Amino acid sequence: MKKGEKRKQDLLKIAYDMFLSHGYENTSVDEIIEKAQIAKGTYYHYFKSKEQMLEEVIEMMIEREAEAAKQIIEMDIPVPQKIAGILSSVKPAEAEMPIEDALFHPENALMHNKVRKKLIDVLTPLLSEVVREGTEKGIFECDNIPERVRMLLVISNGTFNEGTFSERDITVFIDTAEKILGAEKGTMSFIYGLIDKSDMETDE
Amino acid sequence: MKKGEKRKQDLLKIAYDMFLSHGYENTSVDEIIEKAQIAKGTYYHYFKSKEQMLEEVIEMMIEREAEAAKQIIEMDIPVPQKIAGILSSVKPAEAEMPIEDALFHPENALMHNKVRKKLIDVLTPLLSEVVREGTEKGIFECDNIPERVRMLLVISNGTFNEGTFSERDITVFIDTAEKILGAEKGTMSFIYGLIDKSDMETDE
Amino acid sequence: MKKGEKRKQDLLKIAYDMFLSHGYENTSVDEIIEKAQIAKGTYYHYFKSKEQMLEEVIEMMIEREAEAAKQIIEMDIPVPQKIAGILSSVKPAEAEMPIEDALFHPENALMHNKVRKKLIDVLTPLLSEVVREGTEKGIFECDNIPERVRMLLVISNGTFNEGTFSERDITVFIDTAEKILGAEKGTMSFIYGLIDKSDMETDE
Amino acid sequence: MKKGEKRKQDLLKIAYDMFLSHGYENTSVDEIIEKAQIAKGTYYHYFKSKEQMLEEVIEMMIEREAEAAKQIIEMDIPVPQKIAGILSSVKPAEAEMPIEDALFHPENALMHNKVRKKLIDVLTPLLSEVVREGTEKGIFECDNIPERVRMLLVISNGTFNEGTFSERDITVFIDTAEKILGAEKGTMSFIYGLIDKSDMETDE
DNA sequence: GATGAATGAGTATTCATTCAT
DNA sequence: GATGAATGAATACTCATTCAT
Repeated sequence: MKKGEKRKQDLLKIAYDMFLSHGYENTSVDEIIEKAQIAKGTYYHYFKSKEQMLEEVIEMMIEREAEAAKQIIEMDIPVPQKIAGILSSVKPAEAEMPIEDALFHPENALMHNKVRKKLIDVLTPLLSEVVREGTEKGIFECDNIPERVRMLLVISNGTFNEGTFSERDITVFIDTAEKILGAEKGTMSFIYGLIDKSDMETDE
Repeated sequence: MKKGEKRKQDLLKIAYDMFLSHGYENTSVDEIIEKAQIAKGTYYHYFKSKEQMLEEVIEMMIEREAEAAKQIIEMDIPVPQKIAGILSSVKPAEAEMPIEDALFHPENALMHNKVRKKLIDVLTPLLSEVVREGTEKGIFECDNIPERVRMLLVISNGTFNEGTFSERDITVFIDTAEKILGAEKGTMSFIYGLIDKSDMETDE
Repeated sequence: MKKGEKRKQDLLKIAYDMFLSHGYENTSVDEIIEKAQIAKGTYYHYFKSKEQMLEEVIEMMIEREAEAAKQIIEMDIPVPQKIAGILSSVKPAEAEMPIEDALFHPENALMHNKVRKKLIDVLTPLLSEVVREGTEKGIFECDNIPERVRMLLVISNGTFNEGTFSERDITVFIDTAEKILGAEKGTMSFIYGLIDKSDMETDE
Repeated sequence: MKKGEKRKQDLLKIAYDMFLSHGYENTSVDEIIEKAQIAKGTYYHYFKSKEQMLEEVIEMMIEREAEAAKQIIEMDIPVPQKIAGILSSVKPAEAEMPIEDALFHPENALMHNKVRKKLIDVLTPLLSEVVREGTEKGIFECDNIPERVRMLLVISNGTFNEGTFSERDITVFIDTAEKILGAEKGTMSFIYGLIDKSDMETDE
């Protein structure tokens, strides 16, 4: 890695944190270079514009998520577990929560949207492969796999990533997932234990 | 309606158009008052801030959509038709497309997100009522109706409102909808004819 | 005159001085507002852009010059004197010299050029009228008056407004002017006394 | 010519083109080195500053023009033809027009002015020599030759180099030229055929 | 109710130049 | 000779908001 490349990565990491915690629009180039302790010119030496930097930051995030998904796929675990693992990677991992939480603040709408869309695009083929594996093993029975997978990702994202959700949401999600993939009832129920319930509403 | 109230409504309508066509962030107060032919002071006489105006604009949009949904509910048509009608109101009606199209440009992310979320919140109870009616008539068979309904809205929005979709997406959507609500196969297949296929990819 | 109009005139006057003494490109908006003791926003309340302000400043200069020329035309003096008077208004009046001098620094090229061109365009018809008066009185004898007048203005400007000139330049200019207009030798020789010789090189 | 010298000439040529087509002020060092495929440091190895480079570019242009003038002088053609040839070299040759055209855009004011002034300074003695040759042959009859010559150059430049001109402008120019140099009527009328009339307005 | 002059902190971006390697 | 990372002052312009009239 060249000298300049290293610094660029550092800059991306700094911006990544700042974009997440304050939103892209609310993070000024001045603030970034101040935190990075570099000159204005240095910033523009590495990035053509602030927007181009955003693209690179997003790419970086997507790559991370995709990488995690690929690792799950290669693990020696039952197919349903793989699916659950990847589905939960659409939503921020528990560990990262504090920072990623910012992704749902309205000020992050732009970045949030871009990431969500791209992430679904990237994960769909990976997850489809897993589902196909499942159909071969007789665990699932369905056609139009990529469309079904995309739908699962959309549901997972739309249900668990936007504000709060209830225990019933999980139950319904599991039921729906099984039906969408043509699995036997109960196949995916273990998912219940995986959901980060810190965001969950308690029934009143 | 008082004279002042009338003017406020006009302002909201103007802002609504501008927010949609250029995005909230890219529409300045200056541009709004220029189009409305009023003075700066007048604007701030009616709205505490630009953000407050956004809230009112969004409220206005939601009310419209909710109103449309209520009318559908009261129509004398089969339950599945009602559901399809409301589901398709999550997505812009064909007629409005040109203007609402702007809703999916990244620059509208903020407004788009706010509207989407609120709309789902507003439509969920309305649609739930319809579904319950369906269960009583034996058309559907399911529990946790509000959660299931919300999931349908999330899917509909996530599938048909974000860029392009294919014929298979519709097929899978119909299949999933039937399963989520516990309907017999074919119950909802008429939906296929309702989808605005101008956004649809053709299979190659 | 409205309140705002007065302030705009003040701003133009301030900018006029600064553009002349430091050049348009070298005068920043910051410097202008600092000198005018107004806020950034106030500046842009009156002028759409810095360039638009330049246009207005130039217009202001042109109007001044044209006004002076018109006054000369209406004076009750011999025609040749009128011509000499207007010709010398292409070049800065002696009194204004210290400030206008800046017009010939390279940094003022842009403004200088714009002013020169427009001034010639504005003065040509005025001066043409005077020359026509002269032909009627038998002082001049020539056709294509506007073209000849423009040529005189071009010469006057090109000779006396760009750096230094010698006594001989004046002599030749007078001779040429007489010939261009078809005047008798000596008709215009009084011009010699009008030229501001502070810019004149001494013969060595 | 050393290797380094060659590269410098290439750089000058690239800059020359860029300055002409976009203006000196609007051409950044970054753009120059990008086009020249060299590094920042290399640029500053050859030129102390951007301004110094401009001087060298201008010098280059002047030398070209002067060289052309000298060749005309040494040609075996009548004196009036020589004069016409040199006069027309103050203005861009037809062939070069497309590129030099940029010289009259306001953004090029600085460079335009510098070139014009220097060119007149350089051509004055050359043309004066030719005129003196003419007086010896009895074609012209005048004193103060350098001043008269300079005036001709000023007129030629001011009339034909700044935007458009009409047929009458040419007629008047020829008449004036003859009178300035003390030539017989008709001596210079052949000039009419030399003017690039693509810039000429048509009489209506 | 209505006006519009005034504010000033904030923004992204440019660019000629330096210098250690 | 040649590189390109680093600099940082400078720039024009935006915009939501206030307030005296």
